[in-house]
Amino acid sequence: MAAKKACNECLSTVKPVRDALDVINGKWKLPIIISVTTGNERFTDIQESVPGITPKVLAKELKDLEQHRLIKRVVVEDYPVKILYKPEPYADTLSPIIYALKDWGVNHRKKIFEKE
Amino acid sequence: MAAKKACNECLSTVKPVRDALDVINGKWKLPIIISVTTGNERFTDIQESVPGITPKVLAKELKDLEQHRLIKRVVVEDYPVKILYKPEPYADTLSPIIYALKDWGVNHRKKIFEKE
DNA sequence: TATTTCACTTTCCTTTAGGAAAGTACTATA
DNA sequence: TATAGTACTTTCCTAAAGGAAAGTGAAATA
Repeated sequence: MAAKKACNECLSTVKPVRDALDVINGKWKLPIIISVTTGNERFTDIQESVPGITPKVLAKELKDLEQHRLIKRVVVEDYPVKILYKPEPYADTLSPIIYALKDWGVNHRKKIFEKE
Repeated sequence: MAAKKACNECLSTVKPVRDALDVINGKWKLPIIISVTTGNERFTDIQESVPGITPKVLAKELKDLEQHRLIKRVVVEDYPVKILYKPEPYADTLSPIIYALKDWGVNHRKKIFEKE
């Protein structure tokens, strides 16, 4: 029954991890959230702050993040109209994930450069 | 200069997060690592513990994880030959990420079911 | 009047991920 | 001898991700 015990223990972690990955999966979602939560509000600013992203991809990812209630698109009725992207409070709940990934990434890069 | 300040602050997080994502990106890598670190060692056991994975995908992901020194493939010269997958010590460094994702996933599921 | 900025969209294309189903080579067991 | 298990591989396919380049429409600025 060792296998079954491992299997249950494993599933209780695998399932929620997959739920999380379904939301933040991909190359761009977390970088965009980081950009927006550090104060970038305008489309062009976000685009410039996330190296390599194209406007097509950014537009699509912003829509996804809006649907998941992680950011909101705010239309400011000035002349000219301004569009701002703001983090929703729910985006803050991602910070443990972001910082865990950041720390690991910093260390990983060190490890790679040491070895080679 | 507010934009530039935000941009630098943002980049110092975005870059390492992307380094981390380059390693653990995708639907399957973390679930497989979870399975192996909770004690599943055999190909078939891992396959059964990760719902929905096909042997083709598992074989490919195991190779990737071996290359990144997160698991190792051990050939036991019995009759018949056994193949075991074991976590490398480096896999343990992923646990803050895994637990952050797990916690968030658990909460996210709660949130979804409350609302709907 | 011409150019620039903003926030995208559109088109076209390549790459990667992923899945279904069957097959394989070996060994063990009934 | 027949069946089952192990650890995959192979083939064929679809869908999603991603990228390059150009375009758009409105308004602001030179």
